[in-house]
Amino acid sequence: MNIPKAYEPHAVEKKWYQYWEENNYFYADAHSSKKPFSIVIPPPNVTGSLHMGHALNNTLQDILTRFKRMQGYNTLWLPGTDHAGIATQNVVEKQLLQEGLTRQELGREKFIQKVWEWKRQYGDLIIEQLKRLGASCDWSRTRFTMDEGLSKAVREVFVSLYEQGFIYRDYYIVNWCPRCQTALADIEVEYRTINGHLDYIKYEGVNDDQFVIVATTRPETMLGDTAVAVNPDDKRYKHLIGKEVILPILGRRLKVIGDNFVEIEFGTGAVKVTPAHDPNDFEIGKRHNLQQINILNPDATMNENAGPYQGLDRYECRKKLIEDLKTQGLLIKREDYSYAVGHCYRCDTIVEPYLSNQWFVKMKDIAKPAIEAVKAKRVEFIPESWEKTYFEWMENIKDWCISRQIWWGHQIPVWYCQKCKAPLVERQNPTKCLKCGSNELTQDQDVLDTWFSSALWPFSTLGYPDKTKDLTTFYPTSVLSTGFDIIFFWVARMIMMGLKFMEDVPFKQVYIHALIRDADGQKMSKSAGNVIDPLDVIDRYGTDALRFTLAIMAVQGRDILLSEERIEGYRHFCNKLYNAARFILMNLDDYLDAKSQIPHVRDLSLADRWILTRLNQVVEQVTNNLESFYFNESAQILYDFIWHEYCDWYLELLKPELGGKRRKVIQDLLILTFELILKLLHPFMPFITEEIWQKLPVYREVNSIMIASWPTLTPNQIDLDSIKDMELIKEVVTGIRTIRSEMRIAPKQKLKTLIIKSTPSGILKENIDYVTLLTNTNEVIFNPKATKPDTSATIIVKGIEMYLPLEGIVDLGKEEERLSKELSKVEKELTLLRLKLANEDFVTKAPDEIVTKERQKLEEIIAKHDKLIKSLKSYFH
RNA sequence: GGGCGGUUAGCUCAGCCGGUUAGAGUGCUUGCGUGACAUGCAAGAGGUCACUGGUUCGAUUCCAGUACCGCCCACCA
Repeated sequence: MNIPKAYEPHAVEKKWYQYWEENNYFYADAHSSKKPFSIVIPPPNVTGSLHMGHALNNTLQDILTRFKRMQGYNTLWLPGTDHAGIATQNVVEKQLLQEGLTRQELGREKFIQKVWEWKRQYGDLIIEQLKRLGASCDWSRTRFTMDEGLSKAVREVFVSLYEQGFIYRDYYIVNWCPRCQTALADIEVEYRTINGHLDYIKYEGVNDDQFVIVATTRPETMLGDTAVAVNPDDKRYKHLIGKEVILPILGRRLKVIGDNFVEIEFGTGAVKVTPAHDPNDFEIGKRHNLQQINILNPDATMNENAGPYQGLDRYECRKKLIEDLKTQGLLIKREDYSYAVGHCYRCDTIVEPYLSNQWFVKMKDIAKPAIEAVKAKRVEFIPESWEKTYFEWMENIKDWCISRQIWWGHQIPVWYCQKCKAPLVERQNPTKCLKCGSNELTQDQDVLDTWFSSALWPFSTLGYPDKTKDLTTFYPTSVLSTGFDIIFFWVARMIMMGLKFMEDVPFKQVYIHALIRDADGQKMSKSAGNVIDPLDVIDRYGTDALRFTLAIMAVQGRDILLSEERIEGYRHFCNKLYNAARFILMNLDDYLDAKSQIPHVRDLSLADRWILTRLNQVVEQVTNNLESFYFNESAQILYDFIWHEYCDWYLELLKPELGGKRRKVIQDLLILTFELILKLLHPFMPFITEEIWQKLPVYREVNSIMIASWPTLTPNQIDLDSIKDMELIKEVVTGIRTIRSEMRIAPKQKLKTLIIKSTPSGILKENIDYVTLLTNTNEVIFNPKATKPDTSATIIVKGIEMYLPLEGIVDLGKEEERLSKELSKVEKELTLLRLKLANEDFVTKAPDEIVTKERQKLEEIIAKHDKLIKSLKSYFH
């Protein structure tokens, strides 16, 4: 057999992924009678390139999908991408800019054409990257949020929400990004603290003694002031309510009003009121019927209402204005002040509160059933603690601003009659006004928030609004896996829309995975550009190593700070597995059976019974942990078992037997056990397991491990005694090895004799060959009456005393030192145990089994202690 | 201002619905080219489980408080 010593992942990955696709193993049949298991992918942005967050989430989804598929479920993992309105428009705009063009110059229609071109060219990049990750998605069902079908779903939902009165249009103050030149929903604004100033500005009174001083972080907004507000209970200002002050620079007269919103303690206790540029002031303005003066152009330059500052950028204006106020002696004070400012989540520009016509969805009534569904556990959050976050937001939900002033997206399906101004909202594009019959209709220029279509994803992708077989088979989906950062954006909205339009929850379980952060603990985001490239990692370490690393680090409720050393470590694990396979395969050259036999119990050695028992335990643990989303646990259990039990002990123990009478039995067992291991590992490491499985001479009911059956328990193979017995063997071996190592006895040097002070029967005697094999010892003598030879080392394991005669090679000083160290450890333990058992309370109150256990422990330790003392004494005569 | 999470080996992190010899990877020390694997094998050093109290026979684990770190939400100009 000619197999390289080290595992080379890349050719293997390519080969098997192609094989899986060609054989349609990812395809889900909606007509299958098997129990369905379905997941819809959180659709990555078409602009996206696979980052670590994707890698993690999709690895976890693939683990679940492959696990369930092997368990025999009719498994659908539905993939797709999101058109990502603002993000994609930004990308294409940037590209245009390099050609010296703006989208305005190009015009709407041509620009959208450009975006589609871009999408066709680059939009599948992330899909290809997901394939490199090994994702077993049903690519025949790949969807895009602007597909014809999905657009139909969007249209249906918008129109029915409108018809039911849940959608309305309003002239309202919204978050406005001056760079993207669109409105943003509240949750699309990220607040960050910046260091700025708090400026104290004097507004002079009509009479000399009636001035007020206001404090502001955004002095330029004063140009839009239409009042000054004070708290009606504030004694300092009470007398001014109803009087007028003069707005500096512009000279506008402002009424002083009383409003409870104003905090007496903060600043000067007097607030400038700018209804057009501050959400609070907007509300105050409504209460007091104040004029709204817009001072900004959509790009945040100052408009004609800004008087002398017209045309300036908002920050130039601020600077100039402060200088002017200083000159006029109206800037009373300027202090350093840090405060939270909203930034656009797409381009990081500071947003402005801005008045404009926007479309909204009334959320309160839609949210109610969605809250109930989670309370009733029809949707289960994992970990459960995220429920609280969900409830918190849902119970305080505000109306959702769904219109965006961009071009890329689902254009709002509302037409306005140019004659009578009536709006038309129809499922089919209208051709004439229903009121006046005019055919001069213009469609609303805005498009819908990207998240509007995302909210429909679990059913729009399955064929809604048509009543498809896919929908009846796969909806509700089984699991949704995502990061907590989009619980509000996406998860909550899907639950609401699913309940409203499908009358059922969109998924039964939501697994909220950890967030992978960068070195500074900042989250990696699509726009911030601080992403680490998983493809680079795949190139260097292989997909399986990356997947296994992510799985073993996927602890519930804690963020992941990924380190490269860690990945390297798990690449070693791939290599270990690969080499175990090489070892097994090179001993199967003469193996001819088409189907390996499970050997009869009487043919099994202790090691065989032990490994079968352990394997059964591992099957149970891995299965249970995967069912409960404990990815790290199941991965860790597999790692420890395969490396430190199967390879370190089992394979080593059976080596000599491969040349003996039991060769056939051992071969059967190797195939049986190793196939089981490969199956358990397959969801985590799909490529290497397929590669090995295809080489292993197993009996194949199917042609790929990915559709082979998931292991189940074989109770008649379980022999719990074998575990205890193997423990003894391992401890004896380790004890002798420790002495060998400390005495600097070369591995090649054979030990002559081991004297064991016990009866020549029992487990140790029956399996003494294991000990001689692993410790390179020639002969063992069992003698209950043995006395310690002068030049020898002592080993005490579970009450059994052993001597290792070491004439000529022993360093007695070292042995004495070793025994003394052990003695002091034992003495410490002894003291603690005695104290514990002397405690009346412990003996009476602790459970009996614990007390018994401690008593047994004490006995053992006393025996060991005595033996150690005796042994040590032998050095002093 | 509310809410949540973290603090365990030099580093990156598991674990603990109370009783274990507190683990892994990596790094470190020592020995070893051993017929699967040097991406390895064997042995070892390294931890008052952040601090202070409480509950308990018993706390790294449960509770409270403190300190530091981080996240989310919130209209304080």
